[in-house]
Amino acid sequence: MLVSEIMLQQTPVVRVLPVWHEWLKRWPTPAGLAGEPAGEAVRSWGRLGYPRRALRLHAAAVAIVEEHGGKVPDNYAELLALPGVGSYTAAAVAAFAYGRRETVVDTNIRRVHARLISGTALPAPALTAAEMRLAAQLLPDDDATSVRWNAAVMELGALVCTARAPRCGDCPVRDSCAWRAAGEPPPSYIPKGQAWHGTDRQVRGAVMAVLRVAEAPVPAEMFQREPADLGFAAEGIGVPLAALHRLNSAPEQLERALAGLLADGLAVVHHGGYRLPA
DNA sequence: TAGCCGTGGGG
DNA sequence: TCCCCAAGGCT
Repeated sequence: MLVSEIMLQQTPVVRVLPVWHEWLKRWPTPAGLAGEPAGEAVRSWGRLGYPRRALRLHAAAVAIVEEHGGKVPDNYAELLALPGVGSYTAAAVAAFAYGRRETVVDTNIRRVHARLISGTALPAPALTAAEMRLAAQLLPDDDATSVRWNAAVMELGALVCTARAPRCGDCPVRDSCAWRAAGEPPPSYIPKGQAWHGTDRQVRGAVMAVLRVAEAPVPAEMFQREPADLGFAAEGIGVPLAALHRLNSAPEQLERALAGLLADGLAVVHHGGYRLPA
């Protein structure tokens, strides 16, 4: 449950499933993961995105072994203290893995509440205290029902009350929807999209793709050069290296991306080259 | 707290 | 094709 929830942060379930199966097969217990280098977690993360999550999940496994006897904690406060576990993930694991009554609030639940109760097309740009109060107020009193409630509202948001094109015709509660009753008013603000092309994030992603497949430390100059000129030196990493080169990013941007990866612990320098952390 | 952090499928 | 955005967390 903990592994899946962290993988599911900002990532569609269809992309998570195969990786999640691999992880549980390879590391069926926290101790198994904690016993391997963090870089193995990052490598096995594949292309799920936000690879810092892999690093934090590994760190969480270490903390679980060292501070919780190798068993994932069963309460919100101790879960929240784990690396990479925020309010949503702590509540979700306590509720769905341990049957506890927790106020689970994710993007789906926020959107359902915004429409059904508040009558707005979208929830606020950032999670508010009012939203948490509303969710807590709506939560059924007994443990078992509250768990079902959290799962049900989340599923309603994920499958029916979707962000882009809500399927109101299939909605079991459309007759009590405040947004629908109000004539489906448009959002009061335009969500600002995240820039991608030409950003450091794009370069970081391309660099990580190289490091994931590299079997030896990659010298900094290799990131700057045309892969075709590298010959045998680019053995095995030619494809992601070519993709990085295609970005045609400025040298200072590449420097910044590499420095950022080092600062985040996603890469380390070893024998004069970059590689995944040990 | 607003900005940052990956990736790829669907509208 | 382009763009939105998906079971967030951290600083």
